[in-house]
Amino acid sequence: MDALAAIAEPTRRRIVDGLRLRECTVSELVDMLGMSQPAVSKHLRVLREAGVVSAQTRAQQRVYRLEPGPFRELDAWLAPYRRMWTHHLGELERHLDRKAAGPRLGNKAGPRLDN
Amino acid sequence: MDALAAIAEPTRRRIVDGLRLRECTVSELVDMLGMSQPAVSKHLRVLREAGVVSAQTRAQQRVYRLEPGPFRELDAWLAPYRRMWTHHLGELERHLDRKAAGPRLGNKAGPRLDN
DNA sequence: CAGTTATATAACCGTCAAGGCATGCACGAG
DNA sequence: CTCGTGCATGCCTTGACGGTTATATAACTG
Repeated sequence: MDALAAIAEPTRRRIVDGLRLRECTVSELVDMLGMSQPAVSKHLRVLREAGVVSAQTRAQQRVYRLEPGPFRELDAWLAPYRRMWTHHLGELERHLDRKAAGPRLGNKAGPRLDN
Repeated sequence: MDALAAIAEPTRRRIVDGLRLRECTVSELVDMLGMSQPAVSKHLRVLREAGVVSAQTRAQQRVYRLEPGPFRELDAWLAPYRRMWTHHLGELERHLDRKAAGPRLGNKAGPRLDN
């Protein structure tokens, strides 16, 4: 699933979010992103090679649209993690309960571990 | 959703996948990944600051576990994209269809103008 | 106390990627 | 055929990131 790395990039996620509703040409995306056209084309190349988008040549323009495959993969990868919040939480629930009730014994004033 | 960038990294995804079933100490993760301990600790720091994992100090060990929040966010972000394959899946994706019994049907012979 | 275990942090390095500009290429218009 | 448009590619710089070794911090052990 290299598509995840492609989508993780902020600019590319903006592109993907922009393509969610309607397909776009490169110029439209350049307009939407406020970046140089080569930069956008390079991001589109990354997304293309990751299978996230596909391009259709129309006149001198390239119309880009989303491909569902990577999203399905991501959804499938995410599926087992859904148990964390949909099914009875079990162990996690106990963990949260402990955190809400009081800190663990024996380890107060621990080092800053954030979160 | 900075957690996506955190999860996108291959090593960190291995950590996350490893933590999916059972919580682990740093040493266990080092063992599982075959990397140096500082490298693992840095990845865990990134995951911690992204809210993907949380740590609990137990004796001299830190027990890491997954935090459901980012996964729920990712699920929520992914939700609108689900229309791409739950709704009329027609154009480009029948070969990946999971509920179609027979993979027959004529090929659409779409122009592969990418890759 | 000293010593060991478990983990975090610091300093450093090589690599890689994102952004810019300039250019090449394909296509349609004239 | 020539020009303009729309997009891709090549080159370059810079900043971020993953990995390592060495060191600091914290807690248990004797």
